[in-house]
Amino acid sequence: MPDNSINHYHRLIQELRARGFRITTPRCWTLRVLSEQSGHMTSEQVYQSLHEYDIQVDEATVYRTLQWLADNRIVTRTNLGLGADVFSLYHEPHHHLVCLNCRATIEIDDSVFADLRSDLRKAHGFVPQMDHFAIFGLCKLCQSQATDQAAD
Amino acid sequence: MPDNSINHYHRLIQELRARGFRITTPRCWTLRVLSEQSGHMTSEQVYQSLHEYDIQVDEATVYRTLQWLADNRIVTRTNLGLGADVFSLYHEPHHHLVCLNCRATIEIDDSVFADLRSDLRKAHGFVPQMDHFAIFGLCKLCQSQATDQAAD
DNA sequence: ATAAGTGCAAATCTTTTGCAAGTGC
DNA sequence: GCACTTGCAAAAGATTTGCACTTAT
Repeated sequence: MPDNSINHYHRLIQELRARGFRITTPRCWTLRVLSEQSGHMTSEQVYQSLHEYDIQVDEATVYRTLQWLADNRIVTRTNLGLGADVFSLYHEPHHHLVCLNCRATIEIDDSVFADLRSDLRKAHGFVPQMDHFAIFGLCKLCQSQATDQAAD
Repeated sequence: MPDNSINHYHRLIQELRARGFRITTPRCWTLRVLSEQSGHMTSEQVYQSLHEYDIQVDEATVYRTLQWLADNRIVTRTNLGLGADVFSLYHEPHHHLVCLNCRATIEIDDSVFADLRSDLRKAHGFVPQMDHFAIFGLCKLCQSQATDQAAD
């Protein structure tokens, strides 16, 4: 486990303890595997990872743990249109471009939403909680393929 | 059925026929109920509406029909975070602000995404297909309630 | 006539839940 | 000790699918 992952993981545990939450095996290890994978995991994937560490945790418990972490804003839960929701640590907000054709996902910075955020607030008094967003469309490559096909 | 709904409905049928698709009872009536309801319907709601017209169509067929309409870009399919996906006619692109607290949804114009669209294209060569989008957050009212509670 | 669409029933997949037993503090 | 968590099994909800039958063209 890389140093920064370990540190991040320990910081999270401390934070939960400080907030008065109980530290249990499923919670510890769920956070561990999420810290290692900088990416996004389905509940199923978290479950598999735990078992690779020989940590026997029930699948329902993984769901409950992830849901609980999401409720406490430790992780985000996102529907990337891939069937199951994906979960990831909620540190720096970031978002995804998902190609409808090849399913590639491009990670993008939160800053692209700065203007949109202030527009929505001004126009509708609405404060978006865009922690983790998925935008569907066509990636560069798949666009050119589409163009090629049209030219046939 | 208001005139504009009827017209829109007939136009859609013509378009499908022109594209060489078969016009069947489930397709006709699904488009009819979607035309009447300017809003968004779950598959279940479409199913119920059909039965209110005494049109006996199987629930699986409603799913297949809606999926087919979505594949052919006649309707959009969106996950508003309410359990079931919602479907609506794909005429003018529009989007939704969904309040995480009270579940109110505010319909917003597509124009708010104009800048975002061009940014994403410039920065990542990505062309978003944001036909029908859901942004979660807190509405004006629920924000002030949250503030009130914090003040208690 | 025939390819496409539908009804029916059952399966699949994701997620949630009730309850008894276990565990952190 | 006691409230909070978990395991287990089962349910719930959304959506898909296999297959024989029907229908639009």
